[in-house]
Amino acid sequence: MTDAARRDPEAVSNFVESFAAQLVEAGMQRMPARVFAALLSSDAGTMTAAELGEQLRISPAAVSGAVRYLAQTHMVSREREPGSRRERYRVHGDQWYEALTNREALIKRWEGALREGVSSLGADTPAGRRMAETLAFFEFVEGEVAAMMERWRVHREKLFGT
Amino acid sequence: MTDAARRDPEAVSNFVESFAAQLVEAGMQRMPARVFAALLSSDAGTMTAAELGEQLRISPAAVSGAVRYLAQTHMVSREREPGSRRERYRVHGDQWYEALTNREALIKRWEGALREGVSSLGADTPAGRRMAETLAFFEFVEGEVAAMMERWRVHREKLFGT
DNA sequence: CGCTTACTTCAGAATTTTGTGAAGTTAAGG
DNA sequence: CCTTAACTTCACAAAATTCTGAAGTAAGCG
Repeated sequence: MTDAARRDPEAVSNFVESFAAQLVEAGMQRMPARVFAALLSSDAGTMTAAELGEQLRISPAAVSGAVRYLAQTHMVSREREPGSRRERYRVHGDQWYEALTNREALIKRWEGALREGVSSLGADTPAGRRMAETLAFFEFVEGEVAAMMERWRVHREKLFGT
Repeated sequence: MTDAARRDPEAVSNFVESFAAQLVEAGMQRMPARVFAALLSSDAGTMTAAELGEQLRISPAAVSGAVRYLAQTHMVSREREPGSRRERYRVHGDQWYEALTNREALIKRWEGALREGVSSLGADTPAGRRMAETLAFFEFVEGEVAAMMERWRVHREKLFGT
C-alpha cells in the first residue's frame, strides 16, 4: 500500500460529512445521506452495519432505518455473506446515480396528478392547457432520460475503459 | 364562458392539494408546494397574496414565506401592478419546469464535494476512482440537460404551435 | 404629512421528524 | 435444542421545522 493510498480516518470522515451535507441539502434524509456517503468513500465499496455504526457514531437502529431506505430506492444493495448472519451493504458504483436520475415512479405520479388536473379543470380552460403542456414536458423528459443514460454508458467506457 | 370552462372551486382545491402532496413527496416544502399548485391551476396563471391566502386558508406570513422561496428558485416571478402596492405572483408556464430541471447550482456543489473527495482520499485509491467516475457522470449530465431542453423547445412548438 | 393597505419579519407555540434504548425476531453455531 | 449474534421494530424523548399572530416597514392616497 502506497502512502497516497493509506486512508486517514479523519480525512475520510471530513469528506463523508461534507458530501452527506450536500445530499441533505438536495432533499435526502440525514441518516441515509451519511450512510450513503460512508459507503461511497469506502475502498471496498461495502461496509457492515457495525462498521457504519462505528464510523458515523449512530445506533444499530439508525443504521437499520437508513439502510432500508437506501435499499428501497436502489441506492445500495444488501448482501448476505453465506454462512453468516452479518450483512454487507454495497454501493453499486455505476448504478446508484442511475437510480438518482431515474425517478420514474415519481414522474409517473406527477403525470397522474396532472392528467387528473386537466380533466377536472377542463382541457379547454387556460389552466387545463397549461397543465397539458406541463404533462407533455414530463412525458418528453421520461423518454430523454433513458436515451441520455445510454449515451452515458458509451461515454463512460471511453473515459474509463470496459 | 362555457360550462366546461366554469371553475368549480372544490375541484380546483382538490387538484391543488393532491398535486401539492406529490410535490411534497418529491422533497418540496409544504407551503411552497401548495402555493405553487394553486398558481399552476389558476386560469390567469397569476394570483395575489390575498387570493392565495384565501384559497389555501393560510396567513399572510405563510404566503410571504412561500413566495419568497418560490421566487428564489425561479419557480414563480413577482410582478408589481403599476400604481399599486398589491403584488401578483405568476407561474411562467413554460419556464418553471426548466427551473426544476436545471439544478445547476446544486450539481456544481456536488461536483465540488466530489473533487475534494478524490483529492483527499487519493486519486489512486479504489474509493478515489469511484468518486472520479461519479464526478464524470455529473459533468456529463450537466451538458446533456442543456441539449435536452433545447430539444424540448422544438418538440413543444411542434405540439402546441409557436 | 398622516392614514391605510399590503407585504415582511420575528418570536414562540404546535406539529412533525429524527434517533435512541429496549424489546423482539431470526438464524447460525455449538 | 439452546445460546448468542445480528438485525429489526417500536415507543418515546429530543430536536428541528412549520405556521401563526403581532409588531414592523414601506408605499399609495387623500
